[in-house]
Amino acid sequence: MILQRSFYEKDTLIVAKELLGKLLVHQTEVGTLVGRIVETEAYLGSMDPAAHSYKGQTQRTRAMFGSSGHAYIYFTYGMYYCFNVVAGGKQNGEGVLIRAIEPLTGIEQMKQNRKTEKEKNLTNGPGKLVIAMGITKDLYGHDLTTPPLYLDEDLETKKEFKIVETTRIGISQAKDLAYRFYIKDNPWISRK
DNA sequence: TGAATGATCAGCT
DNA sequence: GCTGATCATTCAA
Repeated sequence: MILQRSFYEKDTLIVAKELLGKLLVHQTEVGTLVGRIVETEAYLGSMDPAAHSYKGQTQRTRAMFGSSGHAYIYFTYGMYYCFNVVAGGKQNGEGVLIRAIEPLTGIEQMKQNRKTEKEKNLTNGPGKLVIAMGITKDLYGHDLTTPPLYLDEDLETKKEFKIVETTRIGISQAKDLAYRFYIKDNPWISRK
């Protein structure tokens, strides 16, 4: 069951929490890669000084101002891409950064993409999971309700888990806002 | 036209 | 814990 548009059109903070435990699926030429989302951060557009979209729409952030359920992918620190899901349903620049996933399918391919053998190190950070999943800037603005890249319900491992709410990582503005969410005691998160 | 600034990571110490 | 790598984007002039 691919997550539909309505899933993303709820309040962005709700979407950020509900994305935990969902599956990120990328169908590539070399096989299907799947990871379970274990860590997210919300960015609330004009409400949020730490958001790229805080000062209004620019060429770089235009996807964040499109309809919910699309991909906002950005290049940062001269080396890395990060992957976000547009959310909120208000088309005002809100989105959720996917910070860490748990590798489920295509782990060998992920190891090749990341050039490492250590599974714990494959996807425990926003820049890392983009490389492991084979996500590129070609998917900028992609509709995440359609293949080859989409989010899915996790039917098999419908476990109970507790959500930890805390402050975001790597920002200098609005450091005090608890807009970061992760699955308690999950070994695949980027940091405590 | 140019300078500052990152929603990061790996490798050291 | 600290630092260097490395460059697109943004904003000021």
